[in-house]
Amino acid sequence: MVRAGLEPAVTAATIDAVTVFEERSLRRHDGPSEDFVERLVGRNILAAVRRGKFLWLPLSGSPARSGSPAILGSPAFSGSLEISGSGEALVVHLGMSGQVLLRDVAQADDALLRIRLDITSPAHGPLRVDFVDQRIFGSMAIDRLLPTPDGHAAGFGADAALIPSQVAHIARDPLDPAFSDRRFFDALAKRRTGIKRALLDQNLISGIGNIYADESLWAARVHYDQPTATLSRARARALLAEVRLVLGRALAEGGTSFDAQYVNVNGASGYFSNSLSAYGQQGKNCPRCGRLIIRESFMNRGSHFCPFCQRIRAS
DNA sequence: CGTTGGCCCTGATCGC
DNA sequence: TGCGATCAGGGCCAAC
Repeated sequence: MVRAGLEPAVTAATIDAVTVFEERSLRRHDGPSEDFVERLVGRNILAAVRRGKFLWLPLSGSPARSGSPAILGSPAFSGSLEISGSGEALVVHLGMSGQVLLRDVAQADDALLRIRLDITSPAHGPLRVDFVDQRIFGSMAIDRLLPTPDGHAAGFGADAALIPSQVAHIARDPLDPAFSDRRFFDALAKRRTGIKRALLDQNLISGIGNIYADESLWAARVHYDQPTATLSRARARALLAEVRLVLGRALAEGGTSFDAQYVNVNGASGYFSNSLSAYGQQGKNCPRCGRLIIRESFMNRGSHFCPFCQRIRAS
């Protein structure tokens, strides 16, 4: 999807210029926007990696700064350059309305454009990476890379077992080969909370938003507030399988190819149109049993479900 | 430490 | 036509 669409265009590309239109989109960046810009210009993008709703672009070493050539020449400094250079990434947090749009330089600006990277791609020439975000829940930041605790590649598109510090606490995506089913089930058994809250807890499992949670729960016939500890291992296994189906379908349908010159990060858009069974379907018939889907307020969000198919079970 | 509620944001939509 | 109220929700953080 987004990451896959972005990858061929940004890998090995050089960042020529950076424009910050909205300071609040740098809320998670540790420093002023000038610092953000200075540290990006001149560097190369090494890859495009995703975990859950976080996307990051590992960066080459810092560009040589004018002003201190003597220090730059010392062995100690060039050594630290290499270390710090391999240890930083541009982190993109999409929030709920964030998009990363790959654009031709001739295309008109989006009204909600927050940050722009002008890049030169070896394969495609000059391009723009536009960060568009209506509600400014998302953000960009430069962050240092840390080793992953399990030693496995950090996410989709990653060769290295390195993850930005801001993303280190985010659990693996269930489609990630290194995701441990058993650890997930064990965690569910220990929790004292409802299943939907657990599905939305990014410390436990990532990549599931409100829509995918409701769709997965509907497919597995599980009530959103079923206590996780009472969910049988078999039902938990079935639920996880549905989560993977929903996420996989969303990936397939949300995918936009690069030659469209437009990469839509909001992977749900393609998925929304025709295949929703529960989310936003309140007042409509359950596609399975025909009874009415209802909506309840939960966690400052909506929970959409079939009260007949999805009931809290004793165990 | 696990759990929970509240907050951040603004464009679109709705009712009057 | 205008305008205020309401809704949408991912992740973070304070409070219990």
